[in-house]
Amino acid sequence: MNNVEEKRPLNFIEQKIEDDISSGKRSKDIQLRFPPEPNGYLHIGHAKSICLNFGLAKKYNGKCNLRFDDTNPVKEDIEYVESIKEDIKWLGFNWGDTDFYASDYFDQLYEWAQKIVKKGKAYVDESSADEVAATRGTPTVPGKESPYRNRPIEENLDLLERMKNGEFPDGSKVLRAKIDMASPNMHMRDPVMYRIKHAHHHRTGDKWCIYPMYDFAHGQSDFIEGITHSLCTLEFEVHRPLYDWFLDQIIDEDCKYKVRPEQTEFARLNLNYTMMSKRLLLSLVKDNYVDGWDDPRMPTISGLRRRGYTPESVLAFADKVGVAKRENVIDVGLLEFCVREDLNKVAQRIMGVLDPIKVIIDNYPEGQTEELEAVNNPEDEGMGKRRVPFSKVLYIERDDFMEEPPKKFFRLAPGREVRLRYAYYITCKEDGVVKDKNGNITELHCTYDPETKGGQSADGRKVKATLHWVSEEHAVKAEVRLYDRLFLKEDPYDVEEGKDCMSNLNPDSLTCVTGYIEPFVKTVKKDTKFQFERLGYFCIDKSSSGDKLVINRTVTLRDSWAKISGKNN
RNA sequence: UGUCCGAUGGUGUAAUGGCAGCACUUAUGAUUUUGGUUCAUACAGUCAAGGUUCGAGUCCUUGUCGGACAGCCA
Repeated sequence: MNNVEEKRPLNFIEQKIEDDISSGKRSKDIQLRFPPEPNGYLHIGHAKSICLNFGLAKKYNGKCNLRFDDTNPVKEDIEYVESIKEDIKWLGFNWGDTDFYASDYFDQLYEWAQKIVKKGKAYVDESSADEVAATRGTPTVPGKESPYRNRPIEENLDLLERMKNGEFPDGSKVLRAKIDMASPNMHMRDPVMYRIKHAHHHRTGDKWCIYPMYDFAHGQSDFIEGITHSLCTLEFEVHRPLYDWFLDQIIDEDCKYKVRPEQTEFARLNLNYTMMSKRLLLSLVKDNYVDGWDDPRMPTISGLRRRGYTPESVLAFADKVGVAKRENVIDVGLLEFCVREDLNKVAQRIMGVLDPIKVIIDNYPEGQTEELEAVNNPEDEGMGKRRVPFSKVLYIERDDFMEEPPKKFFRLAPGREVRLRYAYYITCKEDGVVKDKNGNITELHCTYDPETKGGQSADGRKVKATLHWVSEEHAVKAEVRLYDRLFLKEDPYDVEEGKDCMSNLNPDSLTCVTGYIEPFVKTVKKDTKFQFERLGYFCIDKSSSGDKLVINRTVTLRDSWAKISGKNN
């Protein structure tokens, strides 16, 4: 059980599993499940749950099922099923040979419903939804019993059958459990088990027109699949007595399923500045605020993937946030740390200039080109080297030059010598700044020292800065999409209630610029992660094709100059 | 004026009655052909009051604060 490499202390769920095994309550065959409803794309919050469930299965040599909780056909779609599978695979988990679906259990569920009716523990209620709501009471006021509550069993059975057969319109009747209308727990006040929905289901088609509610489907689905530990988020805590009540009703000696599941709750993931509700994400997509579910600004797994996050970084994040029962709001900075940490190890270094200023090396021969050697990753020699073309006219980043540099600015300025990475030392001429009629700098005239080829001087003199650059003639143009750190202007957890989230979108969340990139970018594989030195981590967007190159910025580098100079981003 | 759950640095998470630790963030310094990385150092915490105990973050009592629950959603 204890792997030596695992230094992290046990979380409370791991602790529980180990206790359950050592006390003999459970065998060593641990069975978990990840149970998404296919009504939207998975997001980073689901990633936590996926890592938890599949991670636990891996750690304890158990299994983890993928089960679609598809009990509400009007919200669900096959598109979501497919995307969910793809996202889980991308994270590196597999659920064996079978996909499970709550809808596969509809027959069994119906049989159990009949059984509960026969025990006199459920009844068909003909009250309207409004009447049911009105008689349920409030958390502090007991509810009132329905006039249909004491209907004879035979009549209930008949009505239930006719509900199933489609004799009644939507909303006209429900099957309710007969528990306790005065229970302090609202969920025990005769909860609805089945409702009538004449709707097409993405898997069962038109076979059913009554569909089980979550509470009547989830625990039983766990039971059917032999789930030992059923993990869910905190808001289901108050459902647990009901979860257990339904199991109590259906479990007896004749029951062919033997393993009784147990629900354990943990706190969901919240990220500041990030909206995580499926409802809101769906409206961003439907109302075209974003490109789709995989828009790189979305906190969806597919969005993170398209933005250039690696599965390893998401896994590391899920591990670092931990698992506990208290509400939490994680700083997005932690997620960014995780992605930088991984990308720093694996990203291909490339030079690129996003806001160019032209540099002319006056003493470099016209028409001459030479290829200089550059390392692909200073942290990993195994990633090899490449050659970068150099010529008389170059681009450097506009930020890398200041006509009147403040004290702590180390980069290029009139009369100052700096290094062009892998190339030469250059010095900006005192009178080398060329401006247009508006006063904007258009060109810098510089000289280079031929003795410094490769970036080292023979006489050992030092420069305080190294600049990245591209050769104008050789550079590849690309559309570069700069995603701001924040998709939202304000932290939704700080925003007062009722505030419209759509008006909270950060107007600078996406900026498109034309970048100039060294030609090596043309030769890399499409899913390569790379780093434009000093500018951040990038990846090639899926919309690139032919000569059109579109590049997403995954995340910026930590930028200590920005702090010194007070600049953002 | 209900039931359930929770409370440890700015954030997240450990400490199973026995030295309050780790990570992120922040700050400072060293190294550096990326103002990146790496390394070092520093700042900073047990919600409150009482009780049990040789000893309490941990157990008990009371209080305070926060969250969940009133869908024929999951």
